[in-house]
Amino acid sequence: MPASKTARQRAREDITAEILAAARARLAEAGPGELSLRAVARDVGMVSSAVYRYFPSRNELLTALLIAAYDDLGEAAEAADDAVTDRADHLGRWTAVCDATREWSRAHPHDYALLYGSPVPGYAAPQDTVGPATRVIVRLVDIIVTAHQSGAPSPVAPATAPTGVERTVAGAIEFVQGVGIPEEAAVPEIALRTIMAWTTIFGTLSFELFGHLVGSVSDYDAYFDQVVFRLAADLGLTA
Amino acid sequence: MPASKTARQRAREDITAEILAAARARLAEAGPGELSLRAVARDVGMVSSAVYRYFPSRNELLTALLIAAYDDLGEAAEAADDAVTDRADHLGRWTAVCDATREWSRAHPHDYALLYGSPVPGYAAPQDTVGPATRVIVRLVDIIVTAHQSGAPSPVAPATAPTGVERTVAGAIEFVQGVGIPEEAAVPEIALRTIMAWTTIFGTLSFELFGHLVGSVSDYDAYFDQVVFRLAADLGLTA
DNA sequence: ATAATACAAGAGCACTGCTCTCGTTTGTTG
DNA sequence: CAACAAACGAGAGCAGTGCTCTTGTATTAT
Repeated sequence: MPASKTARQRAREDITAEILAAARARLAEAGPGELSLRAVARDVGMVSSAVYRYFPSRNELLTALLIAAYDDLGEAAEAADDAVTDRADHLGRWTAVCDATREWSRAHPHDYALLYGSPVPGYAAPQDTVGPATRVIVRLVDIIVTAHQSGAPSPVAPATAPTGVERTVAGAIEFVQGVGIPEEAAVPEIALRTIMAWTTIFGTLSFELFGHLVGSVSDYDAYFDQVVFRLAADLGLTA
Repeated sequence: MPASKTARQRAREDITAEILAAARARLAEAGPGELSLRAVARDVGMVSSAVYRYFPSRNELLTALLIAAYDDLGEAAEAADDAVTDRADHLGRWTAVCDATREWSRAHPHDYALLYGSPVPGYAAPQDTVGPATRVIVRLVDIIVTAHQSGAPSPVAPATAPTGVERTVAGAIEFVQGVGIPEEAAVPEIALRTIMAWTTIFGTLSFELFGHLVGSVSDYDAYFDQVVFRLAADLGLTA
């Protein structure tokens, strides 16, 4: 009977969530590699071996944290986009998503490091994580595609650029066509600039959060604004 | 007598280097957080406590590794730049440094993660590391400044961009002026685009090495070429 | 009611960073 | 040259880690 769960099932879900929450809290005080399963167990009032009833290993716990964090970030980005009432204001949507991404990252630096920092050694993110992981870029792609369908000018490659752009971003083109983007909208130069912009956004956040911009950038808020604006401009999005 | 070192001093330097080498080798099989001081000690035929005669803590060892890796990368980048015979070929120099950076990163992914991945928790990189850490960006800045002094067109901000660019990159402007760049060459828009390009390069490498481009980019070599070329173009560097 | 299963607890293993103590070696000074 | 101080390597030990195995109990299904 799937309608009424047994007491044990409910308890299991509750405790699983409780462990996850405790682990996420612990993550804020240490890195993924330092996440102590025993400490998490203590926080929820269990002995360490009992946690293994819920997560077969520390890596499985990390995977669950990874998915939760990706979803949290994706939700924040999507909510920010959805909050833009003028759906034709592509630059506004772009800025909203970028700003929300940065806000979330600054509010959850340890989750950010888990997602976009060094991968935990000896741990390969399983397939379950790719869905949640793509939510931000999917939304960014949607904004860009919509803008160009509405007449935004396509970026042009530098005259002397190497040939064969479409070959380098074949995966991305295939992806957007898979979600129903018409073939003529899948312009390689747009795809390339989109991936570049996406990379720059997260590169900027990594540099900011990991301290590589100390001494170069004086006002992180204003700097990010400038970057986001130029990325949009490079993509043909204007106010 | 500083000329002839005592046997103990020489031994100390040798053993210190030996420990460092062993640690670096170990780093290739685990992450910074998993670097086992005991394992390193075993590799050099010591007992763990003896290592503490040379490095007061595991973090100090990490710092030494950090500096060594930064210097290694910086040296590779500088050598690639120096190898460009036509010093007026600014795009060639730019490409050489970027390519060398990527080559080094792909050859030393664990060192790269140490430098540009998540910072090791509870560990703040000391001041000693900032010098070696800036070698790549210093060389990139040199190329860009030289190019613009030779007449490369300065990038222009989008018409509707937020004002106050110079305020966001004040640190960078101050820095280039400190190394003898004349005031008129310290154009804020150039500085901003330089930091953006720098961020994009390492953002691209992080995304590539950490697996975030899987599915989007089909040919990493060719993609990086395209990115580097566009970054140069955005900065006014042309063939 | 009985049998199967899930569970929490504890002991234990091999490992970690780090500290302390112990003799020994090396370098400096009188 | 002798005496002292500093540096050194080795070992034991502490508190912590991930994880496994066993044991007794509570819950579920038959």
